[in-house]
Amino acid sequence: MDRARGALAQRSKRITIHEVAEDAGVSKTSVSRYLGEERKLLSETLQTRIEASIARLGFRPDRIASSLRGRRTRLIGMVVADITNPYTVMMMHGVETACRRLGYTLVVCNTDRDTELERKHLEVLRAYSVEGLVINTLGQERETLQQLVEEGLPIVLVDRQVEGIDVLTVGLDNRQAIRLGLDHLAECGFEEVLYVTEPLAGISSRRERVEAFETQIQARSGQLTGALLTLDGDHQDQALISRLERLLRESTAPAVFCANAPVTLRVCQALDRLGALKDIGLIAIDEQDWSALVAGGITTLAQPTDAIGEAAMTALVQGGHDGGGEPSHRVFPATLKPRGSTTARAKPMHSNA
Amino acid sequence: MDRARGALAQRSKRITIHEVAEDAGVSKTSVSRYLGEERKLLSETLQTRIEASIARLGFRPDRIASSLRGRRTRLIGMVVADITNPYTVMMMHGVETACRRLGYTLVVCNTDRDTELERKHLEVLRAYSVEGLVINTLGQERETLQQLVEEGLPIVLVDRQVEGIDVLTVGLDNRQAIRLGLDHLAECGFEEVLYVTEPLAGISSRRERVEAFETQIQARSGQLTGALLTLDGDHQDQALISRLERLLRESTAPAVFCANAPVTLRVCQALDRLGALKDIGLIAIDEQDWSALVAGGITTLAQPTDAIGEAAMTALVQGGHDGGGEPSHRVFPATLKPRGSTTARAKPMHSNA
DNA sequence: TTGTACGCGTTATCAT
DNA sequence: ATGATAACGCGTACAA
Repeated sequence: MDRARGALAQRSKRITIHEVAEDAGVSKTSVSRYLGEERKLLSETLQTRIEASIARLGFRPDRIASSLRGRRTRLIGMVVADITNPYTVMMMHGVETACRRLGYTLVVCNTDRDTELERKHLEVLRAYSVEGLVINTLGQERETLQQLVEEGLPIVLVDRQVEGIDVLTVGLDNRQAIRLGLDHLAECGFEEVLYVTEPLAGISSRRERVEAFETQIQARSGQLTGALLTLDGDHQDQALISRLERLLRESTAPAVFCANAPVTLRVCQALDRLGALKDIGLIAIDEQDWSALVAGGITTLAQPTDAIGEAAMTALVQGGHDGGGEPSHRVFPATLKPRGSTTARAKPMHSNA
Repeated sequence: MDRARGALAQRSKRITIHEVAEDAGVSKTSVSRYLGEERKLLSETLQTRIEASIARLGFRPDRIASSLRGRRTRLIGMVVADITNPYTVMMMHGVETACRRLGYTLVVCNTDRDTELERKHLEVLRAYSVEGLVINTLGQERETLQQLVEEGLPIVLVDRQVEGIDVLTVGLDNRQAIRLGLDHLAECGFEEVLYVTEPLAGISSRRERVEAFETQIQARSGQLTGALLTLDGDHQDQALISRLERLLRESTAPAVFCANAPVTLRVCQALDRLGALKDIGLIAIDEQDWSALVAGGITTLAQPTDAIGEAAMTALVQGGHDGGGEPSHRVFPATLKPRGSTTARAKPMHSNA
């Protein structure tokens, strides 16, 4: 009967440190000290008495009150663009692990690729006084970010940086990843590479990858030719299907280079519809559960997602002021996982020509 | 220089409602009223003056302080067993959407299938005075849960219920799902069905599915024969491989029924190693990104994950006391997505025999 | 080593 | 319709 109706219950009556103090016959201060860093300042007697009272009353400190006065919330906010992306989930996992190790609680918000939602989430996290922010941004809320930075809130950007926002960044070494991929494709004897990406839309990692692709295709002009296809927002992918069809028809040793996991899925679906999953070279950034199961095994460039997530948290806590000046941009190398989609395909085609 | 070194910064100096009140020449009370539900009690004049001051000073209310006095945190805690499970992610998505609609912020904690971690997360969420809890439990922390229930904290269990804990539950209609699956397999002409599951370990949905499978295989004894395989913790799966090999050898129309997404992945990996992905019937609970791409398309029993997530939040907010008595256990039906792994396989085998 | 007293930013209560 | 003031539960100078 004492529950609120039609809405969630208020915080119920709690045991407070005041009551513990009374029960133990000590002052609030001593109880507070027992709970915090200064426990060693207390005498044995008090410690045991307090401990007993806490247990007897079932006291649990109130983090809310604690952070109001103590100004430490022990909360870290994380904003991710797309929680259905396996990269996001695995990277979150790394952040989470580091949080646990460091005694923080992680509040995760998903923007669902909606930039307006990104702004709202950032405001809410700010309102809860998170002590730091790990952001996988959509890149459109520069002003909101800038404001947060100016307030002195520690921020780390993951996978994507934003021009003009000077904060720590952690992500993949995109040039190295593309180079590794193209080297592999060349070695396997592929000749024509179609790079498929989602719209760049101010997302730095996508842009960096495309630029690296174009630059390095240039540098291999005797060996490889390249083309670019940008998928649009609606998931019709009719353009993708036609493009792949043409590639299959016109090239003697064609390959597709997928920019990330969502692209890989769409490319595979398109190839599947063409019945051509095994008729073309395929390499993709981002390892996924099912990479080994499709198209004779998809060759991938795996990101060290756990390391990236943990590095993000570490950077956040350390503040990254290693001597001052520019904030650091930490990158991690990709690892090539060769599978059938490249290794079992090119040479026969080569001998065909 | 004013930043903390070696640790995250303290909350920086904020604009408070006190300062806004001064700036606008009104009392704190009026500002607080302006911010809350009682805005309509204020005169036009005050409203515009306060609005102006808030904008000028860039004031943002402090949710921490607000919840200390107001006893409403607007926080919902969610504890999930495995964030790498696609079911979990999609269901989270539903919870999240509902939270947004209702004005709550979601704090997600992942237990990584570690029961000790589940306990710790629950304690932390309690310490932050979340107003409600959505839990995908491992089922081992009955006492912790019971304690939370007794404190009057609203709780909803998702996918799994715990014996003796009387709280709202939302999940799949497991009997219906199994029936739908077996009907389909029978229709397609399969004769022998191997049901593969992870260890039951007190997880109600797994148990319910197995029981439904066994019961319904009984009821179809002329048509189908069944067997059960429980995967163990280590991901060696040698036993699984041998079992599948034997099934392929001995049965004329064999099929595998996968209990959930993680099982499906392991079964596919095992079949892939046997080079038999297309030589056996395959049906799985849980739709995944790649369901259509593997084994000629895996037939799935899709859960309405968004609806389940939203129902969980709705139940939480409404309190679910629809007349008193037992708390409700709401179930949602699965949807059959027939694909090649069943439709393109059985009949030819049938004619073989 | 221990206790007293005040403040964190807000909302609830009571008064006007 | 508006304001003054006391809490909320805890941390922390400062005093003892």
